[in-house]
Amino acid sequence: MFYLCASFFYMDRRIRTRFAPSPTGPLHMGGVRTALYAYLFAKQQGGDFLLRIEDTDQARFVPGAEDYIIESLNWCGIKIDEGVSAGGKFAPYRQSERKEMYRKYADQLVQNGHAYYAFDTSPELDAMRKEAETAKGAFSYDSSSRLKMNNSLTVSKEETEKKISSGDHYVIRLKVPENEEVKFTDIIRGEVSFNSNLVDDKVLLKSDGMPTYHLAHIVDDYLMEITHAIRGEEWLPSAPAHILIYRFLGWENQMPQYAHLPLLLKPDGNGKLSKRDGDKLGFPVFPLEWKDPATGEISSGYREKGYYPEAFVNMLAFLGWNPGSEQEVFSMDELIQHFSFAHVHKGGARFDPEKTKWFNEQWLHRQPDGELASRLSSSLQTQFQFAEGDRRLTEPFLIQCVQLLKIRSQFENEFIEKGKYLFISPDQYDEQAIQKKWKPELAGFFQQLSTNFLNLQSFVAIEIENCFKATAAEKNLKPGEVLQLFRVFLSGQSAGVDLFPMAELLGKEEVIFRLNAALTNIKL
RNA sequence: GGCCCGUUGGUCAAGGGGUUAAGACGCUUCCCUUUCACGGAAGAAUCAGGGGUUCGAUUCCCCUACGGGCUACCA
Repeated sequence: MFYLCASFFYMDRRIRTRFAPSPTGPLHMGGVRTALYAYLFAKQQGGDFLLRIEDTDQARFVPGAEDYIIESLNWCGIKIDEGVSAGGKFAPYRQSERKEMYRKYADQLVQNGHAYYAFDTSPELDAMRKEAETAKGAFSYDSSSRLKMNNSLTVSKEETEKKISSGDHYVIRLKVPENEEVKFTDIIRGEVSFNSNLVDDKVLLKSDGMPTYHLAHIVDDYLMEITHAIRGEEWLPSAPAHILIYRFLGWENQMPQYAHLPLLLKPDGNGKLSKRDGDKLGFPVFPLEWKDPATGEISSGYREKGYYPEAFVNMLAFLGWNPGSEQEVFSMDELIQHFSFAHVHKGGARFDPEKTKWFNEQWLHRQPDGELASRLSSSLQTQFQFAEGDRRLTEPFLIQCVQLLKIRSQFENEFIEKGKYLFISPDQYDEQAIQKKWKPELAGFFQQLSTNFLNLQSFVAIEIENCFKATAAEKNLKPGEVLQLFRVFLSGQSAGVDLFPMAELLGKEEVIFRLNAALTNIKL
């Protein structure tokens, strides 16, 4: 990818990327990935990552969405150098607060003949679209139709001025040249070319005085000195219009390089990953839980489901990118070091919830035992009312629990449920396992085992195991005949953590207690 | 419908003229093991189809199919 390298050299500008979401709801994981790639690239290049809020559509504004976006990025460990919530020398970073700046550039385009005023009303346009539809075609406001419309190209200058000064609603539209090849180089796709006849005269300034995305993002990217515009593939068809706007504004030399990222697709069926898939298929599509302020509907989030942000970010990075090596577990710092657009796949990536769990498991295994233990301690305290100084809340005890439990879990929040018997005596026993193995004459063995345990000097795993085997031999039993029962008596379950370390962890007193309790409680 | 972008196992994907076509998730089997896991070993499974170009195409070109996106005074 020579053009890529070359461009880095001729551009002596500081690398600046931005993430520019609309606050129209919770941030979708596809959006997080876009932000992530922009962040990784900026950091790798020693540049800046900015957050700009594109709130030019007042009708779709959702309260709380902006905070949600910021909190999500924060949770993921994507640090905002500049922008909403961080400030910076190009403030404000919220487009609604920059409203007045855009008009100037729209006017400039009109003055230079690259844009014009259009007075067509929405109902009129809708009618034309409907009409075209029934005539099996499609209406497009472009070089082929603009001269039949109600705009400053078809109305006299005086009339135009009169309409404007008398307060008629109008928009400013881009005047796309006829039959021209518009080419540009996308970082991911290489050279892309469009014929301008297929590009419509996009609205640049809406009748409420707000700019559309097309004008606003260009003005802001230019003023904020953005060098790389990284966005989803859904923008590819309007990219030629954006190239044209840069050209007409005389900014072509400062135009950022565009990178159009492949989309995230549904795990099953067709289409791009959407809000609805998540709860239908049982996985979150949002980083954090979101409660819709209008309907009260709750959408689940990765954070609340117990995913580590590291795992979420790791998984997201690999949806469309790969390091070219066999390493799969990457920290944010490693991602920053290894990320490259050259390794971004062009095709859309189907999202796989199973693999996401696997990433979490990997990150769980990497958590320091001490931290896991201290978090386990707090959840234990809220769930059970252990007294102050209870042995089960001490660090050595908890660290051993964590070591036994982490290798058989994918989520930290499974610990208590999976290892409940480590903390409290079983109140019921796996009946099937007992029925399979129990014989009345085994009662003697377990009584003897209790006695032998009682006399054991050092109650550690290896000694417990030896003692267990010796007792079995004493009673002419194979260990296999009684091991499973031993486990069930201690834990109530027929499967669980390593048995002898578990006995050590419980301690002599507790083991003997549970053994006796089992012998009296179980209806054998 | 039109335009644009894609297409390597079920999924994520490496590889960009000559390869036994990596690796991971998931699945199956075996080993370890009292169990469930972890770990280890093995296995099934892929170049969408058709034409070219070439001594030779998964790789380059064209067509078709399929998938996706866009086609708003939404982003």
